[in-house]
Amino acid sequence: MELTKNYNAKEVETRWYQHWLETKRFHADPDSKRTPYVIVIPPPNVTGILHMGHALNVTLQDILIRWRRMDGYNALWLPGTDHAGIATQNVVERKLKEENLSREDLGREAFLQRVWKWREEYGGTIVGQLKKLGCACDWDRERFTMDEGLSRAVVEVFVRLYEKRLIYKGNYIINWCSRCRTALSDEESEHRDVDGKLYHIRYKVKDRHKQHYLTVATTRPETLLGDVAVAVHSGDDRYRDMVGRKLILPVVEREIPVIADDFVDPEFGSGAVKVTPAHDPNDFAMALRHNLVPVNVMNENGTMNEDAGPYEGLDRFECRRRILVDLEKANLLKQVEPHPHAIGHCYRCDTVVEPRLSLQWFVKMKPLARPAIDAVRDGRIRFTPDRWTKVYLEWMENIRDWCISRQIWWGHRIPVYYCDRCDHEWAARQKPAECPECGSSKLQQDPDVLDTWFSSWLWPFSTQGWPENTAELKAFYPTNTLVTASEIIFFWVARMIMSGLEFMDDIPFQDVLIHGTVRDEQGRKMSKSLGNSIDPLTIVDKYSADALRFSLVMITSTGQDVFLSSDKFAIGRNFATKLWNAARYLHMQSGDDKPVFIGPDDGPLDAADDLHLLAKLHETIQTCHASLEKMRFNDAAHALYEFTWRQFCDWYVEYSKEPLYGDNPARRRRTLALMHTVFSNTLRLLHPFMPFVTEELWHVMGYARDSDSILDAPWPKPFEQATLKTLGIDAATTEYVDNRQELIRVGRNLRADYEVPPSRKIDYIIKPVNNETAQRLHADQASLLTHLRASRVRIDPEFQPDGAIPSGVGRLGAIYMPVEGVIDVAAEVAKLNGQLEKTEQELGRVTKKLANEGFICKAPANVVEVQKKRKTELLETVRKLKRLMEMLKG
RNA sequence: GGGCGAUUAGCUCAGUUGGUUAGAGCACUACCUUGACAUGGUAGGGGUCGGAGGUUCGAGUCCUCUAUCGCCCA
Repeated sequence: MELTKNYNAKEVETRWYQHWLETKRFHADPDSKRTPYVIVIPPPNVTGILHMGHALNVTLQDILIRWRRMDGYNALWLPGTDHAGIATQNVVERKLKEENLSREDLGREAFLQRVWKWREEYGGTIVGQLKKLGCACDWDRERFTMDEGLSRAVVEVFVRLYEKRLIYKGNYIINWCSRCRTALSDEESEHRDVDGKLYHIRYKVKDRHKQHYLTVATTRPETLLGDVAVAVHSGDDRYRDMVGRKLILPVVEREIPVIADDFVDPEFGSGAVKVTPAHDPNDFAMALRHNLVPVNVMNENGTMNEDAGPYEGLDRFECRRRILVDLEKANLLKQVEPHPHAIGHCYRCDTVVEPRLSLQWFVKMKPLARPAIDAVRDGRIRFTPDRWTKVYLEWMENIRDWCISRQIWWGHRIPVYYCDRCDHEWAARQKPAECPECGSSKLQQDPDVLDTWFSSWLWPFSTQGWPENTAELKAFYPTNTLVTASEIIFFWVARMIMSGLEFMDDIPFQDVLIHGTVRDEQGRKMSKSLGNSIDPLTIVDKYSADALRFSLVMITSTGQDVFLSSDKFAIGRNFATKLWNAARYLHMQSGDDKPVFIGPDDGPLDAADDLHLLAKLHETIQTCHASLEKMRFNDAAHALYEFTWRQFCDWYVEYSKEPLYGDNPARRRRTLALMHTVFSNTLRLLHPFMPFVTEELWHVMGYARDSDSILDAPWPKPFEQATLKTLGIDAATTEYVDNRQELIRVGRNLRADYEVPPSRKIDYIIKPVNNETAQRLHADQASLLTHLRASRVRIDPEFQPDGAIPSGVGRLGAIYMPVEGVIDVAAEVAKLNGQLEKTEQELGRVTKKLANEGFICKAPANVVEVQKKRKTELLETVRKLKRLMEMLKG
């Protein structure tokens, strides 16, 4: 078998994912003896389609899962979707509208059937898209928040909290979306700055003979129709004599009192504020303090109601325009000034949220928050990056009650029942047949449904069969890591911690990884309305899923937002190509022979390049593992990229051409074994990042012995100290090869300077710094020949040029390139002089440092040692450069 | 108003507890189709780390102030 010239990602990715599914590769057995490692997916919205945020989110989770699985854990990644009450209902209602139908036309039951049908048809979209990215989810355990099991958990939780009196019903100001016609929680109202205006309106003072007015400032003039008072600060001298007087409300001419309340900020506007308790939370609180009766002037759909008098029936914004005209006519509009301020928008439909007095269900959060605060404070739960801890604690310590009722139909219906006969109200796990108080069978269930997050907050255990005490819960709860974006810390993460502690009596997860938001090149959030999103599937199509994943990880540092443009994906694609071609080369060399590997028994190895490569592999394994432990994915990816491309391909593959094309069978065998050893390790390390190409190559290269997946291959471990010793890997050899690479660069540089084409083989002469180096270089002649593309490399400690020869200096010595023809002595001298200047500058710095007593005394010994060594090297380099220049000048 | 983050090469970003000559990718320049790879190779140019002050033997890294941009909360 031969590797195709081009890697066919599409075919490979489809084939392998299919195979993984068929062989149930991602399934986790609760009875396994291995240590569990569990992640629950942040359930994507069932109406959603995959965007780059998801792609980043699931890539990180997949890396963790595949890594842990290879490292011997019983890894479970539990997938699923949420029912997205408002969003899904919106989608289905929009469809109905095309048929000129409303949900009311259909009725509750029929409407819900339509939603379920829609879900069957389109709800799997995002799941299919996750599969395209290669997600190693345990699909047998896929859950949906409206599943029977999860619904039972929701009802159970509601009833428990209701019975503990942690759920209550009350009239409060909530966020109302007049388009979705439902209440929203505080978190679902997104504050955004708008260019609003501050309107200064005159309210006439009653019982004054002269025209006398009190001016109030407001951003929402239409709400004055619902004013029940005007408030001033009790210490405000300007208004002291006004308190207790009556004002005439403009336009509707209703009488309202002036009250004193220290909530009022005398500095803001005129210092007098209108009090509209049915339409503002602060005003509502004030009304409670002063026993004022709220007046609600709006309908559910955002139009004005009968209490709005002449404005009844108008949309709220139209009403605002009309009332401003009328105020102007009556000369009551004193001033209008620009006033940028933040106002709430519905997170599902972006409609301006209206604060509205309404009867809703709430969860009392303070008692639930306390243990959840402790769990983070005492480190049982850790946030990465750590700074989110503070954000979390801040929010939790000032937590407000959670409005959980929604006036929609799609969702978990509130399990509260009312008796028509005796008005008894109770919560029940099963739909009751009769009233427990009076026995009547005339019962009504509360019409509202629960906030979708009221099911999501149970996700880590409801997905595993809770409230039953299942084997899964025993094995897989608490979970290990939660990977999510900062946007839903309040929505979801905090609430899961609270519910876990309340209902499972244990934290839901140990680590919370908060990754950045994916933005466009200008730093804007990607959104459909801006049209700036990059569709991950388009990228998969064009660059491959592996490329998408690897590129995302390469450019995303822990917790930082990532600015994305589609050309970035070339990083991953090019890297995958490089890997493929390295494999092609290796495969071309060893054919279909069973690959042979290097073991400790093969040591000590004598080729410096072999030892060097193994040392670099050893380092890379260490870095990769440590970085993943710290969830620094980009560090791991960078280390692997650097190792694969620079160390393996650029240096070792080039080096290997001599032994592999040469005629020493023993050397050839050993070189192949070394390459297979390194390459098979590399594929394993890369697998969590690029699952498809690594799986394919694992098989093509013949590394898959008694398993059908690289996932069964053990995660590479750094070499033991003893192994390093047996193989002969030591720091001196590694440093020597690093320095030899430097010398080779100097030599190649000479070639470039004199425009000697790469195809032309030439001679070099190296004058090593000492005997030991001379011996090493002698032993490495072959390597030098290959890398320098030279016909001959003379190692001569005594070399004295008898004329001007292009030359350069490295740590190992001087290198000369004798070429026929005239050399440009002046240019040569200038070049060496440049290097000399730089070296002397550096030498000056080092010398100064070493002359500094403070440095010698206070800096750690090893740091001083490094500087001393450096000084010796620099002195040597300066000496050599000077000699070369003297010789050139003759 | 409070909090957080960012500011490093033309662009996008790394730089973990302060310690060699501040790195990468892209872009750029020159040369090269050589028996893995032009989605490539070799060599090269380019930054003193937003600004000011301070701590320290030593600061991109710590502290203070400040500017600009972004996010979250009120």
